[in-house]
Amino acid sequence: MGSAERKEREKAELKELILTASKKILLSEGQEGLSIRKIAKAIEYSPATIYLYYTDKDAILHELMEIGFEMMNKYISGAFTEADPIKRIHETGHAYVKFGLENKDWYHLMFNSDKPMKHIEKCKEDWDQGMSMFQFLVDSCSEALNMMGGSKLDPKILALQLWSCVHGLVNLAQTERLEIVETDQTHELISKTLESMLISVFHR
Amino acid sequence: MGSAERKEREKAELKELILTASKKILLSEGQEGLSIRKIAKAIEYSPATIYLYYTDKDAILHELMEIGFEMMNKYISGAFTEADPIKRIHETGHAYVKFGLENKDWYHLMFNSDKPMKHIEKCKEDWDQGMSMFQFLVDSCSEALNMMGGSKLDPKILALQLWSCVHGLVNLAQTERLEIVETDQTHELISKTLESMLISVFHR
DNA sequence: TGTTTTACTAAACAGTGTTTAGTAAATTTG
DNA sequence: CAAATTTACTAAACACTGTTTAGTAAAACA
Repeated sequence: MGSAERKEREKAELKELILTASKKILLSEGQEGLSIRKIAKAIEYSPATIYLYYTDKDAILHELMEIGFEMMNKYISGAFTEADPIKRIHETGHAYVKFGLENKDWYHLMFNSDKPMKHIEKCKEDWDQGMSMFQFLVDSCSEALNMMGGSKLDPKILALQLWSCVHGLVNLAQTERLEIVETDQTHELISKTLESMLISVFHR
Repeated sequence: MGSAERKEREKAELKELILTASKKILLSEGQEGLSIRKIAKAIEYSPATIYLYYTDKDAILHELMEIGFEMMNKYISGAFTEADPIKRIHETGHAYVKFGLENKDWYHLMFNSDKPMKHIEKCKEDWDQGMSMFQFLVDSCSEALNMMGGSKLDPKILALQLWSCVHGLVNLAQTERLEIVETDQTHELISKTLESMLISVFHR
């Protein structure tokens, strides 16, 4: 009778084992190196077994994406407590970029790949971590606009403007496009551009 | 004697044939659907033959990238003649985004993929079309800053700020991330954000 | 003990990029 | 013109990829 619960626990354990193995491979070999067969070898099961625990490779990537959002939260959470909305946006932006540069493969999973997105018909429900992060930015923008007074700017559009900029910067850096702007100056370029962006929006 | 030239011409013709076939497949089936075997079938040669004309698949992708830049030029060239630098930047931005949205696979090849980049050790020499496009933006920014007078902003940084924003927007749109900001409003969001960006930088 | 369910896997399918060895035809040479 | 050589090409294989199917042991239940 009680064995049913044990079974379920074991099943959850193997599912977790698959995930931690995937995580390890993603870290050591990147998204390109993450294959079902490699995961299978790492956990010492056959490739087919993985399909008894995850419907797809995409399903695994989707779980990794969620882990990625938790990782990102650790970078950004420091900004949550900042009272001044503009300073808060500053901190968030820098943390966002830092995360993107230090966790290329995770960033890709979260913001570039449409693979784990294909896994999302429900879209909004399943990208809720990303959505609430964006909402946090919208709220901060709203606060900042109120503070600056009398602005007819849409906080949503402003948030999207900021997001696009940092997203673009991270992508350009990751694909080495910033090298053509100025060689070996990626970090410098990013912080300067981010600063320029925030000044042109908030005038300080 | 003269047959040597004919031979060379035929060799160039087949090389061109491979490229046009690749182009067709990229258009109809996207980057995912573009495989060596499919190209071979399209031109009615064996897969191995392709490697007598291109060292790599990456080499083909690189050629397609260059075609992409020529396509993009047609979108942007309209802005070249605009005398007012700010208006010119406006037009360029809109054309850039339009190209990105209408030519997803090409855009990806040009600005996201590091595959044809791997093919570039010389980097700067081989991405020269992209580089001169960026230089055009830098020059326009420089002009605009001079016109506005007494700005201590770096035109290079300003250009990068604008590029990041449009690049980010195109990517977010292509990966359906804008759907989470507002459903079925992608185009509207983009033009509003682009406009907001330009206003916050040039105050009009 | 016998039956049923569960957990797992070997092997295959349909792809991918790429390399190697071998062949048939065109060209050059004696 | 015939023989030797070069050129142009390909079949087949290698090492991968994600995924499915059919079949097998072992565990659980009756």
